[in-house]
Amino acid sequence: MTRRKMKLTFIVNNSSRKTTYKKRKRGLLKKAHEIFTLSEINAGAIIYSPYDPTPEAWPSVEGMNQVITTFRNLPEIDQQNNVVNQQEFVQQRITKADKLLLKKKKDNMEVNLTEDMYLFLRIGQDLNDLGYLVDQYLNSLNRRIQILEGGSDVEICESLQTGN
Amino acid sequence: MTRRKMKLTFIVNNSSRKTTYKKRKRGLLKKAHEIFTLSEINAGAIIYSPYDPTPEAWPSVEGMNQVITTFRNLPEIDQQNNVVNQQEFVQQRITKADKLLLKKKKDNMEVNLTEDMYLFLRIGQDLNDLGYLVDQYLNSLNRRIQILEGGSDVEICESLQTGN
DNA sequence: GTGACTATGATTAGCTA
DNA sequence: CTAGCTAATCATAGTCA
Repeated sequence: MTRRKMKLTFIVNNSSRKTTYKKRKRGLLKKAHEIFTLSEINAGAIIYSPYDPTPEAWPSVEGMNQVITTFRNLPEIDQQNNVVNQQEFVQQRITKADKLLLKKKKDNMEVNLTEDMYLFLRIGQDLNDLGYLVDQYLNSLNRRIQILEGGSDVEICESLQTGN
Repeated sequence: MTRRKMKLTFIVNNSSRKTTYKKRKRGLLKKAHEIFTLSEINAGAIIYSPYDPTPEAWPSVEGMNQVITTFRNLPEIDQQNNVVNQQEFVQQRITKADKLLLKKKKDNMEVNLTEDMYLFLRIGQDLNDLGYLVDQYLNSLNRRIQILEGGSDVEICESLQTGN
């Protein structure tokens, strides 16, 4: 004690490393919460550690639900252009998977929702990014199926349930 | 000064809010770097702020490439079970989109790579999550196309390029 | 706007129970 | 392991240049 001033290198001692990690994680998440409160940025953090069985994430469920709600309300703002239709498609697909997921792993809900958050954040932030291209790919698949079988796109959404 | 002890609420004043945000963001990223150095956790953070033209992210490109490399080497570790085949499929798909993306937006590479990082982290960490279900959905679409047209799955990957 | 300064509050390493 | 404690270091709000 009293002589702290530790060097900033990997802590070899296992128990020390875990203790330090847990203390500092607390501080880090607190800082993250503060900066979020003070300036209303849109942010997310996730920590995979060997000490926690589930990934630690910030923000927790409340902030995340806000992001999800915002995303889900997007299509209602502007129903006209193609970009919004893309969003609707993605939303529909994710909502579907989300329901199955929650049904499957009730005991691990917070983690899954947090992981979903990144998907929502990413899609909502910039439709010109990788996610957009993937969605275009999905749409191209859908179009091909529609052409091949001459059916409606309602069928496509249902295929998730029979997907495995 | 000297009487700090500010309240933890949204800072109304625009310039103050921006200054505080920038200062605290520095501190936050420093803390994140420290905890990462001390305990070698697997972590990522991303901040969307109205002040920065591009999202601020940690870790930066180096740490992220490490994660991506790790993920891309996964299929070589175990080629046998179905889970790995899922990974290969996802990897193939993402690599494809990634190339198109980098070709399209060279000036914004760091942001895109960071966004990709979360996708890799998420998929690599837990195949039983939402991403896995989405991939099953994709596979089900692929199977349907294969059944409908009796073709190979090579064609499917190419459809990304004609998707728009 | 940015950078430096500094008094003060906040964080935390090492310890104890 | 978990929860306090405290001394020491660190982060930063307000300020000035």
